[in-house]
Amino acid sequence: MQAFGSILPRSFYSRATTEVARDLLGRVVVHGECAGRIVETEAYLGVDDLAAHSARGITPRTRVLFGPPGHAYVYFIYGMYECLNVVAEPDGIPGGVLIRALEPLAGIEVMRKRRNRERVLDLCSGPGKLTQAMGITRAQNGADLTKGPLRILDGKPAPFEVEITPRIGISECADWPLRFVVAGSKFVSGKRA
DNA sequence: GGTAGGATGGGCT
DNA sequence: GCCCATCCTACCC
Repeated sequence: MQAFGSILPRSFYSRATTEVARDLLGRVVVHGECAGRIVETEAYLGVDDLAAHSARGITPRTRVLFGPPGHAYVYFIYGMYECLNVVAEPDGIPGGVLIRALEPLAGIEVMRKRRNRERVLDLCSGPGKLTQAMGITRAQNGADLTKGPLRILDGKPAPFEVEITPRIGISECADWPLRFVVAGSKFVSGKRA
């Protein structure tokens, strides 16, 4: 994992959510022996963004989004899947970045077993898929991403173009340009072929 | 190649 | 009670 650089410091996350979402592209998520490079993110903004879980204020579930940056917010959706988010903004201000897709880099055999899928393109190409492949569950909700088995590394990304689009699968604020994609990546969500 | 619809359970109104 | 920041299978070109 050393090839992917050092752990991102808390100051990285203590910025505007859109900046963090854009800057997380190319970084490397590590959990145990598995690692993947982030190729797709979405920003969910504090209180005015009605698509964000934080829009209706602090509840037992959304508490983490209002806490210190650089922690994981993992929630359960559609009765079957978990989604991994990264808490942004300074402590006390809500903001989250949904990790939507990874390019698998390490632990690929483990990912195949967890996913029961062979093709590398089918392992982490969606928010529910990547948590399953990486072994991330609600047990990691609130985990500190600057230490511990679940962490995010600098990733030393080569230069790349960023594509910005509206977010996927929401109805409120559906036209806000808050989805960030590594242009041309084969590993983004929604690919079939 | 393509898409329609079912599975499934926690959180909030 | 109803809504979800989804994924997979079956089935149809």
